[in-house]
Amino acid sequence: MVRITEVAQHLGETVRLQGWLYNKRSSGKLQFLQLRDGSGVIQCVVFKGDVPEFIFEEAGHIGQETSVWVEGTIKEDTRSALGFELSVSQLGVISHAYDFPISPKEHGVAFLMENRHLWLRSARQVAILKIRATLMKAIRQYFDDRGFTNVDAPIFTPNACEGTSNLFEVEYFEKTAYLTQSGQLYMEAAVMALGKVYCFGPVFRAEKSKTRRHLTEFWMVEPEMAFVEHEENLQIASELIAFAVQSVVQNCQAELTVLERDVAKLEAITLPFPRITYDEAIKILHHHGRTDVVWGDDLGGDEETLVSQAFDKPVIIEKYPVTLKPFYMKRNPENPQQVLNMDIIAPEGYGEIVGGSQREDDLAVLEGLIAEHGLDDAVFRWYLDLRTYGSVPHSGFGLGLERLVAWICGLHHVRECIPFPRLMDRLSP
RNA sequence: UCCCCAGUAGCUCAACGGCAGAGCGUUCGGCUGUUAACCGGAAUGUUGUAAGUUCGAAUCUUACCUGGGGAGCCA
Repeated sequence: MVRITEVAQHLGETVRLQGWLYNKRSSGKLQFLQLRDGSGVIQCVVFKGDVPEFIFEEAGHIGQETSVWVEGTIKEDTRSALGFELSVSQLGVISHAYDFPISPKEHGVAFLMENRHLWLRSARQVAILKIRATLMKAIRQYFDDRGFTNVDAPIFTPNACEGTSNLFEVEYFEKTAYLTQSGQLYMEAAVMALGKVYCFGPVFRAEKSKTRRHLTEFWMVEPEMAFVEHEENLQIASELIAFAVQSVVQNCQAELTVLERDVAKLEAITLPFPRITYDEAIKILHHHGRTDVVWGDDLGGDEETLVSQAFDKPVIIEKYPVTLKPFYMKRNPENPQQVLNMDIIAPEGYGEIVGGSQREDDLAVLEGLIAEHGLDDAVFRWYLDLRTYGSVPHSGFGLGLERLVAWICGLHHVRECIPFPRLMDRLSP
């Protein structure tokens, strides 16, 4: 059996293809069957004079998404979108499909989401899934090639990493457990064993957010590095993004074309990335008339977009006020009002894709911060152990996969960036 | 959680107080090169649910349900 991507190597040969009927047109004694097999789409031409009567008859009665096998000769033909087509000599139905609900016409979001399991078969969704897979592979390759060890963080956790309000509670025998919202604290433990680590898996946030940038279940890659301080942390995050984007540009030309993505904008994503401090971001906002934003305010979606519009690459915003960030971030020794953190904002209004920081590594300081934030000391005992036994400077960050996919694919909403999205009001299919 | 918008044929929508409609899809027929093909015939409805106003409600009012867009929060 031959896959559709490979047909160019079989020019003039008789081959057998298997797949699903994507669309069909006919013209008297000709039937044009668009066959897809997951690797591509090819036009199969059934000419009445070339096949037995019953095959021509059957070809005229198969519905969209019927699974079929076809045998025929691969021919070069410029009238076909692929440049090749299959001249059919034999055809058989594997399983009929009647009234497939998603026709090649426009549909509303609600209907498509309700039929997500079938929507995945469309050319756009196939392209997005392939780009997502390419990004995941590139991200893993980036870390694996640089001496990182992939370590898996637990999904059940006994407590909050960043806050208590946004966690999903689950019954855990006689106790309550929570679904993880970040693997970071566990990576901080693992990094003291392995030096450079990363985890890559789903995380869960019970935020009641209804925006184009939010999912309740999303995938995050979280590297953590020992002996790495703020400056290097920032460089690695930038390098990772540039590497992942260029990997898609090189390997996913066909998919980017299906999505009608402006590839020149992606090709321009090269190092170095622009870098500003939180203080400078506030100045940029004031310069654009947003005088309502004052120092100490967090930057929301609108503010991020406004700042990022000044640049055509991802922009790094660093050194936020301590009051805006979680307890574990290390303070800037040169200015205790600031933490050594960074957010990376994607261009074209896609928002924050990376958040990270150097971690506080001093036991006494960290104990003070936990108390200051009103957190339960006992819960963080094991985390404090990491500062008790051979603490070292270390840093890390988290990168949200779906937002990266949305930006690279040029999609309006993250719900198309994951096979089966979980949203505040949607748990199925 | 708050604010705004929308639910009519399988889908996308029209009808906006007076006969329930179109395109696509489906189905039947036509065409030897179609590119979301085209041409002709046919079938398809508890107008989201419940109540109210009215001679008369898809249309106006109220509540609820479902979905969409945005805010806050975040990756």
